[in-house]
Amino acid sequence: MKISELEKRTGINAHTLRYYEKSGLLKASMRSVNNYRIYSEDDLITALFIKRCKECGFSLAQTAALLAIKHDKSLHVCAEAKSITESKLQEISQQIEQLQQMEGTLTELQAYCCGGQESAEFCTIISTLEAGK
Amino acid sequence: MKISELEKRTGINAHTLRYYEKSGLLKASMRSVNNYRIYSEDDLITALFIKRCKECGFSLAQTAALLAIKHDKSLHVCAEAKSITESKLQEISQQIEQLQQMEGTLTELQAYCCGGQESAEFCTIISTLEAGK
DNA sequence: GTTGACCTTAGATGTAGCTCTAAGGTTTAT
DNA sequence: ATAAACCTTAGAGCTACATCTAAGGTCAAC
Ligand SMILES: [Zn+2]
Ligand SMILES: [Zn+2]
Ligand SMILES: [Zn+2]
Ligand SMILES: [Zn+2]
Repeated sequence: MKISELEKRTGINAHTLRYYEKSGLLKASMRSVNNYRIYSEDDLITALFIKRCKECGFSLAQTAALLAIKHDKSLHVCAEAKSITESKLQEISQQIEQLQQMEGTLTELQAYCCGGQESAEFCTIISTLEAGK
Repeated sequence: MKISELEKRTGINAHTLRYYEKSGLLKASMRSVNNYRIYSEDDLITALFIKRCKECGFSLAQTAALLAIKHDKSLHVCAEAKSITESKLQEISQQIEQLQQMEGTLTELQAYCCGGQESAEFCTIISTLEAGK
């Protein structure tokens, strides 16, 4: 299939697919006589693999590492795959923690603000940001 | 105080302080005869306000809006401040939700992976990413 | 009187992951 | 035959927020 069909079947933008090729993630397995990229069914599977990696939050570098394992499973061990997912999990839980902290601060910040049309002179949002803690 | 002292007292990099000035967030209230930036105590308060906004996750544009309210409270109303915090809160809870989804997927992904030195041929992490759902 | 710490500016660079443009060649349908 | 829809490349642009560089001016201490 040509690039636009792969785009349709994966939902990945053709520009992005070319970018993935340049990044070493997904190379079309053939070229037509006109130099068009021709993707195989295996390429489609790889593209979907990449998409799922993205949905899990993996960076392109991590995705590349996972792809390398996928492409040559016998040369790799479980520990490699698990260390990638574990570091990602750790990163994610850190981010969640940070966001929850922000959420708490913000909720507190606006808890006593009326949110109405009255002057902001006594707005707790502003005064709390001013005062700090 | 000069820029390096403000840097010390706020923990905000001097480059960043200049950047904030260029972005319209924080202008030194004076210049010395040598054209050095001279910051007042009020400027210090503003810098700390900016820092707290950053800790809450506000973008520079949102921070600028909050600063405008702070600087002229009587011209603004609570509704303005609250709409900023509310949109930020919504954004944050969306991000948290997304991250928790990833966290769940990743946890499931690696639940059955031994993580050991055996071949990745039957690694559930890789096979789950391949299979999708 | 020179070394080193400080200050200025404009503008370049970095991050990550795309997204788009320009300029041109090819294919398909009417 | 010609228009629309596809394809190619190299490289620019985008976001958000800094961070750094180059080239130069100023200041205080020993
Ligand atoms: Zn109010
Ligand atoms: Zn209020
Ligand atoms: Zn295993
Ligand atoms: Zn495994």
